[in-house]
Amino acid sequence: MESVVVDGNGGCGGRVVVELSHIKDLVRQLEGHLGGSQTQERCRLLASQISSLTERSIGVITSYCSLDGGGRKRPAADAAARSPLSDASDAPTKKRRRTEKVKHQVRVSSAAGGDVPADDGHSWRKYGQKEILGAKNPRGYYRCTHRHTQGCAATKQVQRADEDPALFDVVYIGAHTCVQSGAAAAAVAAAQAPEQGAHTLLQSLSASLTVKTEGLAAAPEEAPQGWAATAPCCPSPTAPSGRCPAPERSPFSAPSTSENWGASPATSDSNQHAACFPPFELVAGDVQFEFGEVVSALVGVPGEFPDDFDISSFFA
DNA sequence: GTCATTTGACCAAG
DNA sequence: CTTGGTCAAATGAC
Repeated sequence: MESVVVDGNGGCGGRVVVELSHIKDLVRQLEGHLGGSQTQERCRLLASQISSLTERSIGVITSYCSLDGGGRKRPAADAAARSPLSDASDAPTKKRRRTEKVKHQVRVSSAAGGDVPADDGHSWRKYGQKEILGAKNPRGYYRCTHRHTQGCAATKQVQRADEDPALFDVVYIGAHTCVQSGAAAAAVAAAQAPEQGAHTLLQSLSASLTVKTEGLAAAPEEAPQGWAATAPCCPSPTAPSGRCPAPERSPFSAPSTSENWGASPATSDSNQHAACFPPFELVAGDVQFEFGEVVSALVGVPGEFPDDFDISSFFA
């Protein structure tokens, strides 16, 4: 898989990074043990996507941490953030520009060392590219593929980092309102043919996250504006458009229902598995949401969560 | 033929 | 006028 940037910032999500790396290793092991049957092929695909998502998580965390407290040194990103957002009214115009929308920015590694960022679970269609003043690399403009079919207004801007060609600055603008998620869909498909190996993986995965990410609630009081700290994106079928609250919690704060996360040991009870989501919150993007979906679907209870679990707030 | 990408032009904001 | 963001025709890939 592609490179992952991991800094040595142990005080800011470093442990999360370690654990996510562990998860990634587990997924690789799972992939290695899988055979070639059709059912297994599904799990193979799922494992691959989990791995991808995990890597993204690592990238997001390290991106956030590297920026926290250290000031922002992102010319292109600043330029994007600098752009004033106006036109808050919904008056329809032929060309709506600079619409007031939620924006959040992450830095991700390239996909397989290629020229595009790692897959984020959504399908995007490129609609423009622009040379940006002061930036070495052009910025690509993408919108959700389901813009026309489902009216999804989510867009993103992708720009290769000046200082490291292997990294991309991705600015997500607006939340997905479309009912689609590649990773989630694959997870649901896998859930329809669950496999013991997947269960085993999940158990390990859940335990790892649950236990070792505790104590990360200590987070910067104030995240850099324009970066992911407060930017919600809810690309979830279970989180309808416009329903994403604007949380003021820190990026790694535990959800209010954190007590529901940790106590579930490995058992065959799928509901208990579903309650094993990691007790940390990463607000930078939709990474964790998708990860949660994958985990939920894997254990055979797609879309089912504890009664007191508000998924939209969790991933907001 | 369909769909995604490329690319120059256009528009709004500063 | 400059710049960033979007549109839409042209082009390419499948």
